[in-house]
Amino acid sequence: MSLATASRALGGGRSVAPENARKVLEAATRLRYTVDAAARAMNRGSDAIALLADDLATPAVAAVVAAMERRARTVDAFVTVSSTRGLPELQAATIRNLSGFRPRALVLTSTRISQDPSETRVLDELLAFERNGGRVILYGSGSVHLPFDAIAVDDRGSARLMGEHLARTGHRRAIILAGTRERAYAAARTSGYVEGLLAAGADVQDIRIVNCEVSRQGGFDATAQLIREGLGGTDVLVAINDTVAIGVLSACRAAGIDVPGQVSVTGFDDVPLARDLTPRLTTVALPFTDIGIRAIELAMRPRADEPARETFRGTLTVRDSTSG
Amino acid sequence: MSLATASRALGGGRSVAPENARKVLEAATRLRYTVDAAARAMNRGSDAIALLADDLATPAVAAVVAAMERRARTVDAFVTVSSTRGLPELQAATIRNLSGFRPRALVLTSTRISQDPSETRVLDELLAFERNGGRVILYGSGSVHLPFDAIAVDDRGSARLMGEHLARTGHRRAIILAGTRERAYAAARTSGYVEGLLAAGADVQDIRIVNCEVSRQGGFDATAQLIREGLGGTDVLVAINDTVAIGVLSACRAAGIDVPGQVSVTGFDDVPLARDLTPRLTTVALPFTDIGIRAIELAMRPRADEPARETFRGTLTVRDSTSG
DNA sequence: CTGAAAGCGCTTACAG
DNA sequence: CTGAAAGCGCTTACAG
Repeated sequence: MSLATASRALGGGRSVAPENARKVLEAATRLRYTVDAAARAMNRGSDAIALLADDLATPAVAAVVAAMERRARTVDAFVTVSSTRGLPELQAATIRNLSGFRPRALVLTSTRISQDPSETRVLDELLAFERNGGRVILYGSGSVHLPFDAIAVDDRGSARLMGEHLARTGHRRAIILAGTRERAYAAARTSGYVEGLLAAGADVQDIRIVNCEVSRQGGFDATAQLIREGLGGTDVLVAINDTVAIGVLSACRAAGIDVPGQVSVTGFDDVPLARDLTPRLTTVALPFTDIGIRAIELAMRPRADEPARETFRGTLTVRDSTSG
Repeated sequence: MSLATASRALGGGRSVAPENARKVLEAATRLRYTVDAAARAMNRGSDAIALLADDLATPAVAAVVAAMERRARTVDAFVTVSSTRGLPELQAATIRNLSGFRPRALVLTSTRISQDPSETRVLDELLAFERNGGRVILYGSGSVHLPFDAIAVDDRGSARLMGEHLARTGHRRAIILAGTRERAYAAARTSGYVEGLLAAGADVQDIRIVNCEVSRQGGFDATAQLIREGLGGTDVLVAINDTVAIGVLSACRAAGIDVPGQVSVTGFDDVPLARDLTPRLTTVALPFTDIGIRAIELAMRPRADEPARETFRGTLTVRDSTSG
């Protein structure tokens, strides 16, 4: 038996006589032999799937990564993660570094990929990677106009669900803690909230939108300020995501305002912490597990003519932070 | 000029005529050429430094990773992260996968590496990796008996600082939410708390140790239970880490117990969230940034005869969750 | 289904 | 300091 057959038995989907295949595999495990990843990568690419994220520390990213890892093991791949702080230069450099290892796919999740001239390098690297046979999957809003497979969340439609629910349960006067305009998802969620509220009978004049930093502190500060000004007859504080909602909750608590007795509070994402809060947070649950699984599936599938476009919608998750 | 000189100019620290070197570099940037990582890895190893962690989502790991990444860019290396859920089998498989890419170093952070027979495979893989020229750095307690560079935290000494401070500020009756015994760091911190408390005048009979799951929920449940039983004259609830402390705080809040008016609460780690809590959490700050930087430095340094042993101590950080 | 051979893109003794 | 050459450990047309 030759080196070639052994190689085929171990790696290729090529046909090998069953008996030979068995022998090879048996010998391999006996000798604790594993194919050298670098050498293999040089010829046919590696089994790695690399995820680039702005920040690894966010609960949403963590959830997606966990799902990806579980799924990857199932298909003989493994995932590796890098963080790029959302800086285009760092993203481009990282893509290039990683490309050298010929991962099967690169999955990017960032709010920053765009056709903005300063980010043209990121695009170039991605395109080059794909030209060399790699797959690229984008996750997140704002990526749909790019020529890559994309997984998106229907932020607007999902937020609408929350808006409708709130209006239907008697919440009329709403203040939306809307984050910052630069984040595409923030704008989409805000629109969705408003649409839903209006669709279920709220009056546009009773809806107020206030920007804030997208962080616990941002939610806290904005809410503290609102409380100082007087909440008036506000029925609900609608946060752009759970992290902001956590800040909102703290600010209410600090000011002695009962939630949901005096005012309701809602989030978006359904991070693990959401159900541990007091009161447990009413929110829109995003299917992070499904998203992670889907990312791996797209990564394993050969490139199609048309890029895939998948959209996930969140589900309304009513808990204790809202009245009605 | 030959291929060899070009290779040397680009990669090796080998001597190349300055003029030739300049030409090569110039041409490389003009052509946007980068050395193929897989091919280079085959010969001399790659510039990757791989971190394996039980869980990427914990604030402590996130802080260390961020510091590692920043530092790595400074020395022409880059960091890649994998999570292994603390499962020895997954750890071993991941080490093997990653080894194939010949990273410069593997840094492991886990509470689970031990000489426990079931984890012998992990050890074998690590040893094999090192034999092939890679560096391995262990971060976390319980790794000091292994033949690798190790970065440890002086959990006991750091916790002692907190114990002393508490006793000195009049806290006599303490309940320690001690996590679970299996985690080495938990036992060490508990001992440190007790030592410090005693050293500064507390009475051993006034100290109570209760185990709990190491999570927000664990802290919450244990505290809720304690409150049900009656806190009596308890002066302080000493949590094994910030995450547990967050649960303690919620439970107090839910029960209408004022912190620090009726009882003080402390944590350990100083995760970013700690200073955002209400009240801001008194805790022991661990130098995650220094730890991350050190990990990279050890990774870049050639293997020495004796493994390096570095220990970091936390610093007492008094905020608003303690009286006195 | 299988072997001999070429080649993947680099690096590094070796001899100069 | 530099070139020619061998080699890193695999994979894959190609011919059978």
